[in-house]
Amino acid sequence: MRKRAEDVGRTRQRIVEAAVHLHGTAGPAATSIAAIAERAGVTRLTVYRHFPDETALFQACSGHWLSQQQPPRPETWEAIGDPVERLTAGLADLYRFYRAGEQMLTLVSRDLHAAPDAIREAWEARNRHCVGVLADAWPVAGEQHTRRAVIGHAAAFSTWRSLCREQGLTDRRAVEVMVTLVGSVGD
Amino acid sequence: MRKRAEDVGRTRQRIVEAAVHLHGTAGPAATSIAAIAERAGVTRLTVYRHFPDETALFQACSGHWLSQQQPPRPETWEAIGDPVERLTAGLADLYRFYRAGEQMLTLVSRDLHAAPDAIREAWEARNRHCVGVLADAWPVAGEQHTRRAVIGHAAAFSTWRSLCREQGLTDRRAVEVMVTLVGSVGD
DNA sequence: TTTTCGATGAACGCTGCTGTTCACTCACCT
DNA sequence: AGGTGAGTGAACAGCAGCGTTCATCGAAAA
Repeated sequence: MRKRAEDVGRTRQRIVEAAVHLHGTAGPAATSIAAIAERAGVTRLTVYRHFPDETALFQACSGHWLSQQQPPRPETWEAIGDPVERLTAGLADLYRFYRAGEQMLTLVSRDLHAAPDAIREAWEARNRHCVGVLADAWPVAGEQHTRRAVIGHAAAFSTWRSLCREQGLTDRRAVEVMVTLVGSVGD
Repeated sequence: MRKRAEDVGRTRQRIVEAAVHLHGTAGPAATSIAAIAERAGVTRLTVYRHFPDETALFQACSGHWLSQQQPPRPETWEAIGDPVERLTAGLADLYRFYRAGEQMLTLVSRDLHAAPDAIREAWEARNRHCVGVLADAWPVAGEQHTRRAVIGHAAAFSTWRSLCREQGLTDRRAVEVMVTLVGSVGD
């Protein structure tokens, strides 16, 4: 039953790809099951069979989308001891990821309030982890709280969007600016 | 025909208040005419009569809401000559406004993509004006572009939200941080 | 060859929103 | 006293989405 399973997988794949495309163009909130089915060349019923609930579909989508991105690699940053260097490398990695996935990230973050809890939590956990790695390189001194807050701000997608999309900075410049900011906290 | 007009005005007012309340709790995108009418103790038809299209209603809402807020006063900032002082005063004024109107601003900005053009443009124009006033105090030197970008970022509602809501800074601290950031640009 | 099962297509009932019509009431204004 | 018109209540037609059921097709697996 090899080919059988492959066919099933292919159908499932087409559905996921259709959903990812719509999530990245109309936004998750405006993506109906009917639209996904139509784009996948499949019946609504088939979609329901593969993904009983919205959460399952959403998870499959983010998995598939991430698999064709180059997500940020906090593990890599950890190897860097110097806090400023680590921060620079981390923000550069994050901003590169943000820019490459801008459309999807914009729409998903915009509709995040309506997304299943599991998705929202995963998003936030990922963020927290990155911030943790970037913040832990700094010596425990003085303005710890403010520094962590500013690092959290610098690492946020909304910050990249504001600086590079709305204000027109390059990723490089935005990283410099944010690193300077963090460095100037607690003086 | 005095009392007659007053009655009409009162009905209109009740509708606007209902709409404002719903916009500030469920968000504009999730606010239906039916819900507004119900909350105003009025028929859907009456709502349609007072506000033929969504834009009219939306404008009345933002007018009414703003009238019971204390909006930022860029005119006041302009009197301050020193760029750092002006920026400090301006951001403090903005962040105070953002905090007081947090709920509404959060939901409206979240749903801004689905709002009538007139609304979105008014929002952006208001923003641009504030940024202009804050940026024009600085001498025309070196990193002009970056400085303006950073000021634009500092003045954005999303920035306040990130720093003070998500990262837990006080308004005061956030202002300090952002002023420091702008000051450190172009060194 | 027969069984199995993924996928189909068509239908159903439900919810909720939109915008519009009509006849009607009742309080205010003239 | 009578006209005006804001507001009512009920109904209509339309759209879009949801989730589910059923009989059926067709091709891979046994």
